[in-house]
Amino acid sequence: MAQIAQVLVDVPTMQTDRPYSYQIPTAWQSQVQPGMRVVVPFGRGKRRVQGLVLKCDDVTTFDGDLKAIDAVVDLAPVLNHEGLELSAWLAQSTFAFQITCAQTMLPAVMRAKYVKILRPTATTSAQVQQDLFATETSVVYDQVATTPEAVSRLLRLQAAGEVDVYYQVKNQARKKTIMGIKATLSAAEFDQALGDVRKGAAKQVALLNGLQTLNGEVLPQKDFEQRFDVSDAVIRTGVQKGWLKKQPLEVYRDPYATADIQATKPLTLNDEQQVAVDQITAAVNQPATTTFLLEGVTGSGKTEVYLQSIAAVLAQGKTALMLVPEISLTPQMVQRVKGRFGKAVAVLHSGLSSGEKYDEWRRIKRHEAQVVVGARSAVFAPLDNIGLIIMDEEHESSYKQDDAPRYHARQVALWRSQYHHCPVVLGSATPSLESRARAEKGVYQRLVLADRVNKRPLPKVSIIDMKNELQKHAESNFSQALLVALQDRLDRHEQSVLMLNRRGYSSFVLCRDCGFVLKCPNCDISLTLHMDTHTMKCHYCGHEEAIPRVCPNCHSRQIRYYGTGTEKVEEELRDLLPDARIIRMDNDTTRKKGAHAKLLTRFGSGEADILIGTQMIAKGLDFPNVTLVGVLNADTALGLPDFRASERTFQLLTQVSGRAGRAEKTGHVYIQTFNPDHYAIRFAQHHDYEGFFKYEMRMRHQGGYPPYYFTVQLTASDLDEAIAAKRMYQLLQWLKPRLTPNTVILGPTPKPIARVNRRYYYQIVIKYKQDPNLTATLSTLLQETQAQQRQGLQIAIDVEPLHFM
DNA sequence: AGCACGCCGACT
DNA sequence: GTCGGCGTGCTC
Repeated sequence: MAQIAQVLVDVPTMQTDRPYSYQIPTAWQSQVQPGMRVVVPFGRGKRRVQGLVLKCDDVTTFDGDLKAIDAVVDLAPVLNHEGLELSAWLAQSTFAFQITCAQTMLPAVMRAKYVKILRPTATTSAQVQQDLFATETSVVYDQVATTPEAVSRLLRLQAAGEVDVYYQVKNQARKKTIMGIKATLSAAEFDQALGDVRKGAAKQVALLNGLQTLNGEVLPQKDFEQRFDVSDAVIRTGVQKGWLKKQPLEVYRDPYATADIQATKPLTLNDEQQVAVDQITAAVNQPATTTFLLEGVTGSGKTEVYLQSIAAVLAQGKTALMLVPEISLTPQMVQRVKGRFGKAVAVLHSGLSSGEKYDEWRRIKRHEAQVVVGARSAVFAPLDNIGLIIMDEEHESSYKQDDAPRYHARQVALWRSQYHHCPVVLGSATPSLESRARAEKGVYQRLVLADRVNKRPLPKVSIIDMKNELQKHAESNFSQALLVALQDRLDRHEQSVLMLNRRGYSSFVLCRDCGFVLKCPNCDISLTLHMDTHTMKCHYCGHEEAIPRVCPNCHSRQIRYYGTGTEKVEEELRDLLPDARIIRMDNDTTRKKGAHAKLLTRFGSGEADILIGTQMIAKGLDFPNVTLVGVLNADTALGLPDFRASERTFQLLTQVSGRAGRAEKTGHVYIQTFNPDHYAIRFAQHHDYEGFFKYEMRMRHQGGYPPYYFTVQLTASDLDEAIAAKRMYQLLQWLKPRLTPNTVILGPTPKPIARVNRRYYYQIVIKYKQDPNLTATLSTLLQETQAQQRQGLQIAIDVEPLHFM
């Protein structure tokens, strides 16, 4: 019987990341288990925080008085053995705190909320009682401590013992309930009651007869009312007469409950697909884990391979995890999986409310779902007995989390596959260089789907040199060739998709007299014009202000918006092709829940001729009537100071090209660019992944970049630019002697966007092939910089960053 | 984070 | 002399 629990405390900004020992009260000694959340007192005051039990035993290295656990939050562990091990590994491999990792793995509602509460004491004076509490017995600290004077007064009162401080740890997890009906009468009592009913009270008789069929079950009131045709009024009468009880009934919020999902049958596989499914399923029961790299051009039927592999795994009584990028987690996609596996599927994505996510999490935990489909964080889904992990579009950068813990879902998937001895399938038409290189070395096993289903040809790709176009018509977003093609599709009643590379391509306000550009007061970038809300917005910090009518600098009225956002493109297109029906899809039009799906459905049902959008339209959508794809600005990403710029451009172009001509009609792709001879664009034109891979690998080799080197990025930020820079130079001096001589340290350099949210950013990049000292050095750095956070300096450690800006 | 301890300047 | 500023250290 364990008496002492090792508890990880929920104070992530703390200097130390280690468990604390707590006494387990005798009454709970048989209940408390590792992986449960508890509430513990922490610190000198009366502070109470949530903690996670790591271990239960009878020993502690701490030689002082142990405090006791205050409350046990969970009846069963929220993290099992795997979850605890995984959180520890994640903390160590991403240089994050274990409690932060554990919180990332759990639904957001499980994070405790803390409320500081003031209560009167026995010695509270009438005056204080009056103006602090009035008639209440407690007040929330934040509501009364609004001014510095109020704060110091409260401190004095607390010291004098006139008010008592109390911390409430709130569990936000709420189970959704609906009202249920439960019969309370025995069979004999029913007959008695039926006899007592006044003549002509037909509804009461119906109610009693209905109740008799329940057999002690609790039925939702709504269902009961419908089935027996009784109203709430009659039910209330029944409650009064003691025939039945109303009782809350726990239900899951089902975000897809209303969608009528069509069952789908497995499709017939072609030879390549069959080979892939066979290989994957053969690896399921092997003691050694295999990682497959499934390379298949768009339209080659990767999804069908996933679905049939999952089916095989389910048939063995195991579970399956399928990861997709958030952006391609479309209703189309969800319906396809749900259509195949029905209720066994749980879906996790950012569009769900936190309550809905919690419900899906519980369904998985209780083994009510055997298949999980979800975006990045779904990799932590509490599945047991995993037989297969699939990661679609494995090259997508959204699999990497931008803030702590800065994990890549691929790494977590590989870790879990080791734990469960199950295969992983990494699927992509354009694998990341890292993964493709690993397949080359035999670390991953390569599976190739070279043919499109039904042997459809890939679309023809034309490259349009915008340098020539610009001379012909100034400042248009559309080349002549693209316009002609668009008009042609309109005439033939076929659809077109236009994509804008969002990066660096938004409308800003410029004064034509003095050249003044409206910038964010907090960040180092121009504000973006948003016509829908009629405001100027900062895309980095969210700052918002009115559109200026006169130039703030020279007071000229010649201030105009300029540049090419999706709105601007839409406007121009309406001018050029007044008859075209256009749908625009970008961050503004899809912000509302479900808007994304609605727009796609409208486009799919032929309500529009042209779909304009950013990157979000490049993925996953499959509309048979689309025969033209236009990329308005293929190369805005190429100019970025990031060695992955070519790779991203190639992937994006290849992907968006796949949107054209997926059905019987052949497609045509137009790529507008100022760099028509760039290799990323040329290889994309010829759908030549292999060519691109070989060429880009040479470039990476020459530059000493991944996959030939590993990288770690260190970023410092401070309100004062000089301090941020100075600290980075000190850090450089500190790092140098600690790392192996072969390790390259680049920087410090200011980040390309040097100021965000009033903070200045500087970075150091460490490149290495092998450095036995690195892990220890970075761990030390993490601990030491923690202490300096007080001074406002923040240092972030990012292992294998995907963005260098 | 949040609380206490402790060491310095400006007050009844 | 003390009240209160915030720099520093610790939390089982």
